Amino acid sequence: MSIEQQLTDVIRTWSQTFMRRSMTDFKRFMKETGLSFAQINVLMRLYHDRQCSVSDIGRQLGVSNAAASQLVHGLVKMGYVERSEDPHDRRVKQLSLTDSGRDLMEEGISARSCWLQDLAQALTPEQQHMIIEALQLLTRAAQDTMNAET
Amino acid sequence: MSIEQQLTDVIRTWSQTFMRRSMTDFKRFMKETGLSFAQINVLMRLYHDRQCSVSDIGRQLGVSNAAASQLVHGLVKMGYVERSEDPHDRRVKQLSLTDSGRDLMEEGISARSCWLQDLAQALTPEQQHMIIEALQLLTRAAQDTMNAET
DNA sequence: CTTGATAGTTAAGCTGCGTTAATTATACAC
DNA sequence: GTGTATAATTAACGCAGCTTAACTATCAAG
Repeated sequence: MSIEQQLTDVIRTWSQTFMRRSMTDFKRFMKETGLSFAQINVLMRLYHDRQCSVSDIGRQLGVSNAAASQLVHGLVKMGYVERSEDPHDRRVKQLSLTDSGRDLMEEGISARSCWLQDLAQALTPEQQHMIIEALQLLTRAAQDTMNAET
Repeated sequence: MSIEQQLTDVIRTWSQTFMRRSMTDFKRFMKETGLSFAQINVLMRLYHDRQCSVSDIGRQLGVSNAAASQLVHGLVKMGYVERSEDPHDRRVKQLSLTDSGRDLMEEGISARSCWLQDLAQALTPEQQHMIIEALQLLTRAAQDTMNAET
């Protein structure tokens, strides 16, 4: 087996382990907040990108603008998202998280990383350093290849 | 920032990058096969575990047995899953993938790891070795802590 | 053999998300 | 200014998946 093959296998295996574990916590978060998968997806996107338009949301989720608009509507009603006019183009609505929305996401993130803390403590400092370096490398490479494609 | 904190952050960042990229391919796979997220989830579970009962499916997905049964029913009708009686307890139906179901999953997996191949090739062999070792370590530790909890 | 628990299925109904089509407001080219 | 394209919204409707409740078959304990 080539080393490239070996690497992709290892990445896949880790991802499956990670996701399997994360799914449980994610489900619980959904139950607790009453939010759907799609809604959390939108909030996460806004949490990372600070601002984007309704069409951006639709594009990222791979759904129509109408669907994105409805999704956003719900989140605005719940007080997690706010709309404001884009000064450069008054047709587009800039979306952003409210304080309440940001708090919610941070809560969700920390809830889902509890088990990662446990995981970290099961490793020696040397192992942790190595893994940090490895994942930074991997993340950077992934971002580069993604940017290269566009 | 503590090293544990640093490690969990790095893991989160990588996961986000990975998922963001995988989402696109996953969406395409769903469109192509006409399968839903839940259905693929069931198939994946069966792909890895070879066999399980209807209740197992429900438990893993966090839904009622009725819902799991309906989900399975659809997959059986499509020819991806087959039911057989458990010889030890005739109440339970052992589920397993058909050849066609197995082929489908393998196809999906290789489609989703194309970009990982590109990613691998952007790294030097030394880097790849390091990452392989790191992820193996991480995966093993995660599986250990998960088993310890139960 | 009876009783109670468990596995799975089916039916009926609800909800949420998606779609298309129509509508409004704005931008931009000519 | 007129005409066309784009951003967002809304309405109407369909579909998938979930739930509860009722039912069947099987197991296991007494």
